[in-house]
Amino acid sequence: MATGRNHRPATRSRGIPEATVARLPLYLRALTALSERSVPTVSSEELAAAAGVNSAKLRKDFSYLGSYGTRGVGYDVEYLVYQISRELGLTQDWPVVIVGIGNLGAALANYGGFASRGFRVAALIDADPAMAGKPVAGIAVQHTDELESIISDNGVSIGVIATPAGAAQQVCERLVAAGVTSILNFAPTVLSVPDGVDVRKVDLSIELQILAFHEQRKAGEEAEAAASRKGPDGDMPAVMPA
Amino acid sequence: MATGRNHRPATRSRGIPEATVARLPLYLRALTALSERSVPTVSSEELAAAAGVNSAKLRKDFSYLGSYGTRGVGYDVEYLVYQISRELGLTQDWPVVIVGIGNLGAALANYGGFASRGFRVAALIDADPAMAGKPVAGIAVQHTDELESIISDNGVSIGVIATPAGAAQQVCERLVAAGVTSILNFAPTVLSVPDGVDVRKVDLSIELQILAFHEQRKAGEEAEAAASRKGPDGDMPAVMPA
DNA sequence: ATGTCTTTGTGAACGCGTGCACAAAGATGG
DNA sequence: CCATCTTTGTGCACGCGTTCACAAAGACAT
Ligand SMILES: NC(=O)c1ccc[n+]([C@@H]2O[C@H](COP(=O)([O-])OP(=O)(O)OC[C@H]3O[C@@H](n4cnc5c(N)ncnc54)[C@H](O)[C@@H]3O)[C@@H](O)[C@H]2O)c1
Ligand SMILES: NC(=O)c1ccc[n+]([C@@H]2O[C@H](COP(=O)([O-])OP(=O)(O)OC[C@H]3O[C@@H](n4cnc5c(N)ncnc54)[C@H](O)[C@@H]3O)[C@@H](O)[C@H]2O)c1
Repeated sequence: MATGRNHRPATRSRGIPEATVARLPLYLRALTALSERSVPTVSSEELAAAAGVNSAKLRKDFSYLGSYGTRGVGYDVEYLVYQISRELGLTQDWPVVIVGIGNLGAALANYGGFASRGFRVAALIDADPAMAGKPVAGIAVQHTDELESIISDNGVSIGVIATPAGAAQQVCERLVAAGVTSILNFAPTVLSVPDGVDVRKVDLSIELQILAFHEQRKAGEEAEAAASRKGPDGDMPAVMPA
Repeated sequence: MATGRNHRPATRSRGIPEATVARLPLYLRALTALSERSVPTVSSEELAAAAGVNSAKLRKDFSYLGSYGTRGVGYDVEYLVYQISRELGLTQDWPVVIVGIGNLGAALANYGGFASRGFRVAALIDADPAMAGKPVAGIAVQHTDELESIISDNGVSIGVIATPAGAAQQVCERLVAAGVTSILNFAPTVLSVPDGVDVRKVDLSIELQILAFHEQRKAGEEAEAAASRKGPDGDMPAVMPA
């Protein structure tokens, strides 16, 4: 019963670093765009620019997958798309359930980016009896009672939680008990899951707070720079216990 | 015109590591919950469990803020809430604009977690003329034409982009030109921004692909373990160039 | 006042991720 | 076939983040 971990330092599969895995989707997106424009090959420099990373980092990332480039030329776009897709497990279909079809859950259900890669919305689940049967994004919402049978019937291993925070842990436990081993959590809670279950969280509020921190720092630096133009004070009294 | 960076290795303010900043909101949330239950003090061990992190890490994080604990007792909850809020810049009000009021933008506008901390939705902006004037979450949507005046009139420094990917870079540039210096991007694109502008991205598709990778790895390990029970083969042919 | 017990704050070691810089590989042209 | 030029793949060094382990600090009882 490990507490929900952010990263998995232990889980290092065949030597592909976690940081690299997190960038592969970025490369894949850039490569897909190139593929649609029928670009045959791309250099690490170009692709890195498109993905917004350092080219050395990109080459090192690809080196973990194998030697798929040609020196003096670059990488074959189509081939690389295939290799990365395979590595990420996108050559197969992943049925996904979304639990909690409110504002956010409905938006997620309507999101086209789901189906574009191998992810298929297998079911929408909500606890509200009034929602049951109502179609959202062309799929009828099902009641929470059926959660277990939906998961096992469809072989679902990835679940998305978009319920209120208070319900998230309980929903999580039901998902895991039913066989889900990967969870994407939008509720602002720390989820506790057993070993072997992966949790990733998306937390709007945290992102905003991080931005606010840097925003404040920027404003502070400006003010400090302005102040030091008259009297160089070094730094201000950092702590003033009440 | 630096390419949109994920992290800022250069931007180290008064020595608070970026990784620590990213965890402060987590601590703050746990502390707020304790505060609501009128718990006066909390030990690093308890708080760390609530936030889902290692207690040594938590203590080190707090040590960057100053020595706010009492040995043998723990941390004063209220005081710590205040200190972290202050450090994150949440003691002031941050007006935020959301651009692109579609499925996702509307869900964000309706999200209560915004106002709960110092974030206030100052305006909702959309390019669709049919949306203009329509109330979403009690706020009338305004047309993109007014973007610049809205930003400057309200002193907005944080913008949220929820437009389709194709429009994101252009919207981003308008936001930055109008004075926004922090952007939260939901569109699946790499944004290019000038130095001094922070970008954070939330990308559902990437999160799912990372989960899929680990999911596949789990399945592969199982299969491998089963296979090695009959014949120890080491590893399978990794690369097979077409 | 003194001793005991709890818990913080941090020094130090370690591992991961990043980016530089360059040798090797291969394409291309003569 | 050789020379040149481009671009990959990676050895290496460095810095950040994490974790352990423990001394010091303070509470609390006697
Ligand atoms: N809306 C956003 O933009 C946004 C952003 C970030 C995070 N979040 C978080 O996402 C979650 C959902 O947000 P929302 O705005 O969609 O809320 P919402 O209230 O609109 O929707 C919640 C839905 O979950 C359902 N539900 C409640 N308990 C359930 C249970 N036990 N099992 C199944 N379904 C259950 C409700 O019936 C409701 O339909 C919240 O935790 C919120 O904090 C939302
Ligand atoms: N819906 C989701 O769950 C989800 C999840 C992840 C990412 N995203 C991304 O978020 C973005 C929005 O998704 P959505 O489902 O809300 O799409 P949507 O089509 O429902 O909404 C997009 C809105 O943006 C507006 N818009 C278009 N161009 C604009 C411009 N130049 N300026 C201002 N507004 C403009 C449109 O009028 C529309 O209202 C997309 O990039 C999508 O890929 C959505």
